[in-house]
Amino acid sequence: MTDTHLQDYIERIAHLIRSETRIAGADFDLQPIQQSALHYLAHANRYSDTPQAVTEYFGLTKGTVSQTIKALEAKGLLERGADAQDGRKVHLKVTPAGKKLLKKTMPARTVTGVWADMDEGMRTDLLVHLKNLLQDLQRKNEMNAFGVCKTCRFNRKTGDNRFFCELTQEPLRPAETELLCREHETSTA
Amino acid sequence: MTDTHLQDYIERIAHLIRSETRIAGADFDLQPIQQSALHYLAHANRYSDTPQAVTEYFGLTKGTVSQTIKALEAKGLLERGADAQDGRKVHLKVTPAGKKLLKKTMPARTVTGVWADMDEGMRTDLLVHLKNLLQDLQRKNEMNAFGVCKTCRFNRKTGDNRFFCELTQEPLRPAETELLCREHETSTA
DNA sequence: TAATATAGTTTCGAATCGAAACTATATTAA
DNA sequence: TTAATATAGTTTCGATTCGAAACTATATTA
Repeated sequence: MTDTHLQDYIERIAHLIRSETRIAGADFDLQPIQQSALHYLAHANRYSDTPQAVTEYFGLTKGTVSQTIKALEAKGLLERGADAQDGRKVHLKVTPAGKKLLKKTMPARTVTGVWADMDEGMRTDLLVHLKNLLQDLQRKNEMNAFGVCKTCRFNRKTGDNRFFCELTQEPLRPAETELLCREHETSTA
Repeated sequence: MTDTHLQDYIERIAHLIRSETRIAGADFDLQPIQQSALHYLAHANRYSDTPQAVTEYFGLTKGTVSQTIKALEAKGLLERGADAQDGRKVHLKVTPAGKKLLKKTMPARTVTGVWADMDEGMRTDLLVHLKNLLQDLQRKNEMNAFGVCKTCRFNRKTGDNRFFCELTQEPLRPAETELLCREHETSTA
């Protein structure tokens, strides 16, 4: 057992999932990376719903991401919004049509099947391991890890169901704290 | 935690590894899938060193694989051989140049790094989980799982360091039993 | 001997992706 | 208050990936 096995397994699993995703999306003219990006954007908070964040999340280049977003927008699954403070930034909102589509395509069918067949212990173990692996790789590549407020060191609870972000110095609605943030830093508490 | 997380982690990890693999191979004009195929063929036994086997191993189509092989052959990293019994089959041998190259590119650098940072328990846990996941997906897709003789139900030990395959009815050299086989079926012993 | 199955190649077109050049807005330094 | 630099994003380009389908050739089965 060596480190090539790790790379090998990941690659083969990814190929299988990708090939399924391709089939699942074919009925809706949705490519794998388009589905993934749409899925991400449906779960990203207001600091993280930009092309730049998508770029970081998937480790792609900004040119590639720009193409993907253009395609999704043309299909009416995504809408572009301006940023009030920064004229360079673009905010991407998934349209109702986009959300409807996501329900049909994500996750891939056999992933759901395999998941359903696992017992609870196996599920959490697997996710914990994958998460650690991802974070280790991201750390080595000096990338942001992304995460939700609950586990973030910048998150402060200011009352019953009221939260405040110490980084952006803004209050957050409870629902927002469930979304992914590119500025997330694990709390060391 | 839901099944979308699983798909999500796998995809992001795969993207990172792939992007590194691309960089590692750039110096040698080797694409990610070319590296992977070459690596596989360097570890495949004589029943599994064919284009068809590569197709199954990575879950690609035969047309795609044919392209990849052509490219590797043109670069002198792979050589084509005929099958003595079946005129349709092609056997693919990695050349010394190919083996030399593999040592330099596989596995990707940060994968090696992350692996080195893990303790032994973590390593085996992670690999076991990934292997299970892969096999579950393969079972659901009615694909061959690939594996080495040691864990195969067709493998019979016929003496000191002597082995025999009950499926192909052929004796196997000890070194061969360490290679990957597309006909592998887990022994239920 | 004919029909079918399997192994592999070729051709085609769509999509992926990175690299590099480019525009526009922000931030920092002089 | 400019000028320089950094950041966000788009566009263009070309190489590669990939699947689908048509094709050739050999094996197997009827």
